[in-house]
Amino acid sequence: MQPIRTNDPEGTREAILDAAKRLFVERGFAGTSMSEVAKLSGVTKSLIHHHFGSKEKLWGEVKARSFDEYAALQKGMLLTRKGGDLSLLTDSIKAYFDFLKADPQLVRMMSLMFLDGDENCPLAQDELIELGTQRLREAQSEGALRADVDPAHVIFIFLACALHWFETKKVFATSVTHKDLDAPAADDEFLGDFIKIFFDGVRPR
Amino acid sequence: MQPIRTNDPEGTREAILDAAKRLFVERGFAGTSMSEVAKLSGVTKSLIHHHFGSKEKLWGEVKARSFDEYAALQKGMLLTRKGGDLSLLTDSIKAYFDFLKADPQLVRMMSLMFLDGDENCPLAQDELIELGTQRLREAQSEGALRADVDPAHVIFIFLACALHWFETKKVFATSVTHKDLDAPAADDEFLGDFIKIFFDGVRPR
DNA sequence: AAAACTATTGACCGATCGGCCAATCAGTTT
DNA sequence: AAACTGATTGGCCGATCGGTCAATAGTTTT
Repeated sequence: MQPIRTNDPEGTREAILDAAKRLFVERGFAGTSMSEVAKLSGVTKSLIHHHFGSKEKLWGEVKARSFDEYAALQKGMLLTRKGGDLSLLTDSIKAYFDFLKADPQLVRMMSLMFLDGDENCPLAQDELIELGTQRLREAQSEGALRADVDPAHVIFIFLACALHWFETKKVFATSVTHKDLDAPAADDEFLGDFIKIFFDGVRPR
Repeated sequence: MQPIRTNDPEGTREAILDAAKRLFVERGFAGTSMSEVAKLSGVTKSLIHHHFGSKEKLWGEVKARSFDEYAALQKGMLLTRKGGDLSLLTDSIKAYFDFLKADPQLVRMMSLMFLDGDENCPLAQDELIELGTQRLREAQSEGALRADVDPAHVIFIFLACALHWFETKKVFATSVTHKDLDAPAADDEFLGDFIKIFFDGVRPR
């Protein structure tokens, strides 16, 4: 076959990145072959090497994209204006939770980055965490948040529960909640219970 | 070289399983080759196939072992006798937390099993969770635990925070807590804050 | 219009993959 | 003592791995 010009190399790059992300997320880095990425994206292996150089670099670009996506999400949550009233955080937390629910690929990608111990992964970014701790420190001095805990730990607890829920709910929901497996209601019920416990536990005393 | 009789096939099996566990945990299933397992365990590839049949079956045995280890741990925590006083749970929680801290391999193995969506992974075991929810339901009827939340969610929140802490603390601690990276004190400080928030949030009201 | 550039292909490379097989030898059974 | 069983080895297999390279053909630059 002759080489066909798409006249849209950027579009080709995107197609490759999409296919790579899907496969990497499903099967992991080592579990994915360049041939599979090539087949799924409809181009040849050689072209992928032309655009990205190596499998590792492709993986790096895929991770960087997912990181940007996640960073925007988390930043959005932590930036929300909450004047003295901590319960205003509820909406941002719900939004964050719903976003993770709607994007399972993102959740799996986070798990993979944690396993890699990637320095670029969200929790490792000072900027992302500092953002939230500053807000919470204000809340502490305003008396809206209990002052005897480290704000970073408060953020961590929420992030851990949200991420871990979507990482494991597939396997958790089947055994514990005896409702429908695919029930989206299960998500909301967990979020509700978490908010109850979290905000009561975090209240100044 | 002539085949050397160890006269201890069980010991050989163990050596293979240990090496396999170490490599699988470090690099994942697809990222580990049989040759590497063979080299690390000091036997030949062929012998591994003789004992375990295939790479998948070896992986299965490694997972099963880790599952048993973890199940015993979680069962131990959930079984602890707590007569009406919920705070007695603190000791079991600390023990569970310390155990995870002492066994990083186990934590990574859990992450891998979650990613696999393995049906055998602990959260999926009705027995393990039912055990805890029954206890917590007793606590609810005794008025020791708030009654407006699902006991399964209470357990989940604790497990999520403990597991996620050790999954991500390597990368989390470097950016947020400006103390020593290897500080074991960071673990205790997080556990302390978590217990404060968790038990206050979970108190009957 | 000639030259340079680049997106794209198919053929090919050595290395490594998981796995198989025959041979060897120690211990056990007959 | 002969036969059998099972632990262990090294050699080998076809398939696939990530990656390279020359060729081709549109596009842009000169």
